[in-house]
Amino acid sequence: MPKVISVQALQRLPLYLQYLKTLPDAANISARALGAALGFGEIQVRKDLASVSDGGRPKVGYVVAQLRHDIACALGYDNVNDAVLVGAGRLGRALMSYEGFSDYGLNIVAAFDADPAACGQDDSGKQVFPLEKLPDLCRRMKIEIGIVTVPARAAQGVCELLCESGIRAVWNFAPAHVTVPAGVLLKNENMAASLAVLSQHLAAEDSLSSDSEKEKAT
Amino acid sequence: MPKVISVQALQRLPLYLQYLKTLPDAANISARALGAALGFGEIQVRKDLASVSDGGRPKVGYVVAQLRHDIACALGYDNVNDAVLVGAGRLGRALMSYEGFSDYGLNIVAAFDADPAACGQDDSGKQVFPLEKLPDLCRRMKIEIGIVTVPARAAQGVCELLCESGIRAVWNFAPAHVTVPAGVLLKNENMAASLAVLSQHLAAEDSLSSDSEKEKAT
DNA sequence: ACGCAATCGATAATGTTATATCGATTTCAT
DNA sequence: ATGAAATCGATATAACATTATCGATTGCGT
Repeated sequence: MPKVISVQALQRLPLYLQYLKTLPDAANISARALGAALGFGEIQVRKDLASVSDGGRPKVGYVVAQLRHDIACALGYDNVNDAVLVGAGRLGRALMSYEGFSDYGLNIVAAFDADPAACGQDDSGKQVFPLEKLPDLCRRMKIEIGIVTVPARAAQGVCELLCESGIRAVWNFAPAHVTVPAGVLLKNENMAASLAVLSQHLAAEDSLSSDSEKEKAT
Repeated sequence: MPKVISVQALQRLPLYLQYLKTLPDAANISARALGAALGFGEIQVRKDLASVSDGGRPKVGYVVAQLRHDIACALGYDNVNDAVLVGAGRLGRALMSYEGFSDYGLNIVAAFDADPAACGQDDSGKQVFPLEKLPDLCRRMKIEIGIVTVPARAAQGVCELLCESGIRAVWNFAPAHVTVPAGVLLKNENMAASLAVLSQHLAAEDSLSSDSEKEKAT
């Protein structure tokens, strides 16, 4: 049953999972209740869940434990993905020391930086290596994910280096547009885009007196 | 001409702006060229630009300087938005010291943390205050944006505190689902959702031999 | 001048995502 | 047992976003 999961649904699944983790294993939950907790419609919830799970029971709902398992599997959280991080600046180090990634099957095995002064052992206990060592390490360890937290001007070069080193997915935090070869997935963590939504909301609200606003989330 | 800007378009606008900044003021650019640089179709570019600018000229394209101005205005980058940040952990401090926000009209005026040990002056030069001082400062300075970088369990409480203090937009980095009153915009910076896309891509590619992959970006 | 090529804008067609409707199934109370 | 309430899943409709088509405008070379 490898059903199609729409891109939008895919991004909601982690939210369901997050919420389900706060519930006891043995519990059941209805699509309505789940939706209410997260601010989604119940039909949407059913559709999303239908694409990863083989269904709930009428009058009872879904089994929490089962659902958690199904979502985690669909998202690939069950098999750990090793990753490297490039750019041991503030953001890079913040990500390196973030414990929560292991919940999502992500394991940052090492970091790299062009600046020798940034190399050595990080507070998090992880090693920061000179950039030159990246290709070799990636190939030897068969790393598939590269996290980019370098300044904008260095981003494209780093991406290319990663791709040449066998990376298959790039998670780009640099405020720059980068291109990757076909076959490599590029996910921009686009703070500017998020800010745009915030900023525009405030600007718009200033002009017109918006009457009914619903809870809006992403 | 306050035209409607679709949510999707809104999130692409910062990318255009980012790219336009690398171009000389006096230059012109066609929708085709702009699209090619960012990986979008030319028609989409025209539509996006049409919603913020009053048009380019045939055979010439758009005037770079004008376009930058129009996009910045549409996004509200022209009038600085003051913000406070709650949670001076690693991620919080990384954001505090990120210089680039000023390009987007965002100015983090102060940070707050429940832990007294975290208070005082940060490396970035900004002050970290005890959480109790938040409501007063927000009200006095008429702060409209709250950035939440606290652990998941504290997120909801902090959101409520912010909303009670007159905040009108919450930018939530905590890996937790939070709710806000109607009228307040909530934007979740959802790393788990991004990771889901990455992770699923890798898992999917492992099973089926995906033939033609196009560049995919967000 | 004149025609050609580039480019835009508007409208139409397509695709994707969200919501609504409805019948079927299961539990629980009587 | 039997009926009522809750809940699911499937199908249909509607909203939204992207891509295609086409005619109109402008600048440039001849």
